[in-house]
Amino acid sequence: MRLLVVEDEIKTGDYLRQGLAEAGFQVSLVRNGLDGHHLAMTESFDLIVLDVMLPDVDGWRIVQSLREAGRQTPVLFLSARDSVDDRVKGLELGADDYLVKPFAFAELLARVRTLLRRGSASPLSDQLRVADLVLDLPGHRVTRAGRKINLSHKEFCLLELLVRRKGEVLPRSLIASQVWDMNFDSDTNVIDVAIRRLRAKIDDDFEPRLIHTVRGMGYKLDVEAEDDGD
Amino acid sequence: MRLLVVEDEIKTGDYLRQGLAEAGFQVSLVRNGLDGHHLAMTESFDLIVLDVMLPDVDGWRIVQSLREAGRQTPVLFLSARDSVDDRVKGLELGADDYLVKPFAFAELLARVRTLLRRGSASPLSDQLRVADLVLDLPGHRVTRAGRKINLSHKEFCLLELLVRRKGEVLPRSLIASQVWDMNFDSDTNVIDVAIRRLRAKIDDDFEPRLIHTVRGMGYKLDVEAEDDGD
DNA sequence: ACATTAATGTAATCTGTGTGTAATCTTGCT
DNA sequence: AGCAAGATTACACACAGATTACATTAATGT
Repeated sequence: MRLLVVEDEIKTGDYLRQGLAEAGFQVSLVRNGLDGHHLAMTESFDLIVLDVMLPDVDGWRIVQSLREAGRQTPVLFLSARDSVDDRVKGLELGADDYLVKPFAFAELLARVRTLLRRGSASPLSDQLRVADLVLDLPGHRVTRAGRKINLSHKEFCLLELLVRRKGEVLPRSLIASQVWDMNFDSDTNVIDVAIRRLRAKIDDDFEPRLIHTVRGMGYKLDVEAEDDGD
Repeated sequence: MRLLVVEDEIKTGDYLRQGLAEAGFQVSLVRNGLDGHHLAMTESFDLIVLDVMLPDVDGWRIVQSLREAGRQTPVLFLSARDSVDDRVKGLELGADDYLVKPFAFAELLARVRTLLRRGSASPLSDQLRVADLVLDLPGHRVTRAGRKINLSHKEFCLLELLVRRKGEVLPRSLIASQVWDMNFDSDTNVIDVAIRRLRAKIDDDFEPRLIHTVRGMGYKLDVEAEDDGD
């Protein structure tokens, strides 16, 4: 298991490296945000421990870049103070857990293990992610690239469905039965309109597009760009 | 997301319905095993919350029927007591999780979400491959040599047919009946044109050719070159 | 209770592409 | 050569879906 630790405080950094190494992890430690950003983007780690307060590129920025690139590497934030705002911000940008300094090493270790075990499921809040899009299920909140997006209830349901089955083409009949309560009388265009409104909120101002139309079949949500004929 | 809750205790049932509805789920609540059984078997839910102790048809029976019918709907059991036997029995019959009453609503919600997430954990289920050509059926995606190819709906159907029966020569009449809805009026060349368009996308820029013409017979898809007599 | 705003469905119009038709060119077989 | 099967290209139109505007309903505050 390869871990990346980004921490500028010498003492804390050494402490983490040693402890995690003794726990059997292979640890890469860097002392500033720039190197952290670079390593996180270029190499492949199983988990990243990230100090939010860094001299140059801060931790938030790093997660944001990662998620925008579609990388789902679990991230554990370390922060000096327990501000609710900080925590919310971290989670919206796609962090998976949050730990306030000072902390007991045992607790950090426990959380690291939890994150590694759970794959993509965040222990703090249930959320779904695709690229830099984050659905916070309990809070019915949605952000993209850290920017908050207000969705109506129907819009949220529709998006949740698309995200849960990302990569799959969902026929209108399926969408109709899941999000609406109908057997899809084809003489309505509710779904098209709903998709339009959803796109206006989550796709119009961002790259890459996430909602794709598959003519004659339905809609799907996917990170990969629908490339045109080469 | 549609949930079915089967719970005979009035208070608990109302509590669950309200809580789950507030969490954004579309909840159907029934108060006895018979109705529960009926709904579970006839309608399509994303998850079922099931009390084991029910007046008529008990929860175990319902899961059993479901699984025997080949339905994979996730089931969360609720039980009044924490007997290991009960839990084992439930899990053996095909329940996915087990919660002992009384429980914190937050915990139930967390487990419901986990189960729902697990259900859609396999977005890349069905694939067809021939040489370096890959068809991703749920995502209606096609790649050749790693390069993405956009196909129209008809083109996709045609290719799927050819791939499913690779190596076989498919007469036009067969293709017409499968991909089009017609009994092949021979005075049209739709199929030839469709084949042409498909070739332009999947064969023109690649080696080896996959779509081969068998004069007087039809078309086939095959990896091997056709020029030499076997 | 009323006013105001947001959410949702319906309908009308616009647009692009997918698809079939047909006309012409190529290839292979006798 | 000559014919037929198929390849290739060009064209036109229907229709799926996008987009916008409007009507209706639900939610919210005063």
